[in-house]
Amino acid sequence: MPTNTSLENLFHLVHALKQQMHRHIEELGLNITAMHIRTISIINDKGSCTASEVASFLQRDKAQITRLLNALIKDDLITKENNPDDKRSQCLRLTEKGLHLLKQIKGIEKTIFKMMSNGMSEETLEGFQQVTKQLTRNLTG
Amino acid sequence: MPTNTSLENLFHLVHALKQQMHRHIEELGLNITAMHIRTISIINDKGSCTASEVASFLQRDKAQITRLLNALIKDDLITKENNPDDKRSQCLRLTEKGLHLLKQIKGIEKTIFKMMSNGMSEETLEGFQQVTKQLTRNLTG
DNA sequence: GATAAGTGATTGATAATATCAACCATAATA
DNA sequence: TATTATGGTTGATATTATCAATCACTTATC
Repeated sequence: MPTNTSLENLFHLVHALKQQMHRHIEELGLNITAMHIRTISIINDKGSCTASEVASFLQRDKAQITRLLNALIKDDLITKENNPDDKRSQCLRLTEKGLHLLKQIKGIEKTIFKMMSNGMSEETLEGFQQVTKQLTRNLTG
Repeated sequence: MPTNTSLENLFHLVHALKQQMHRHIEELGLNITAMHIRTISIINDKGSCTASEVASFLQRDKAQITRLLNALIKDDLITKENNPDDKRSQCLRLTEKGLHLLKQIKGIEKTIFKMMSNGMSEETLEGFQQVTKQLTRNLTG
């Protein structure tokens, strides 16, 4: 039964991952979506960045990013400050509320990662990450 | 810069994969979406199956599957025949047109897989598949 | 310094993906 | 037979995603 192609397996994994994320987010009563979470994480990791940097990292259309950011601003999770280097863009930064939410998210991610990698060795997991990155590089060259 | 979490890496890979699929589908002028393709593949692989089997395999809401199947029927890619075992459900099968489309899809998947796995050994790829499956099992167990 | 081309961001329109709740028909069971 | 469960459909709605047009500003070129 050749439905087990390499691509199907990956799609299944990511789908299961998203469902888990969704469940945990709901359980914590966090009124937020997956893309919002990724956006908040990126802004935090980069310390401060612009909308186009987020778009470039996520490889998404800038229109989508604009809307994503607007929702986060409306929820008081991030702020937009003037970018001294370029009057067209603004620097994004997490608010206190955003930082607090991020902490909860990190907890969820840790839980899911533990569940997902149960019984697997460090080497196996690290190897998996490296292959994942290489596959992505090959596709995006 | 810890944006390279395990989850982010996976999301990136699948996103890149979907973009490649989309590009190839457009280039061939196939007027079809990613979920339609997966649905057609499943029906073909199972030989014949019902809507709820598709829903179960894809882990999707049955409402989504109904609409997916309706689109495929409208495009004359699959047919619905009476299920002798259960009057509530119907057996799905690919039409000639569906089989022809599937061949084109298989070609695209092969191309993408080649590109993605360029320079990687059989063992590495097989190991990756196994880990992917195990991670999924751990999440859905 | 003026002009042209490029980049950052926003808005409108729209498609694809996804779920929930209500519902009908049929099946399984108690 | 009455109840419960399952297969499937429909309506409503949210999320994710892209394209095209546009405005503001920046950079490059003349």
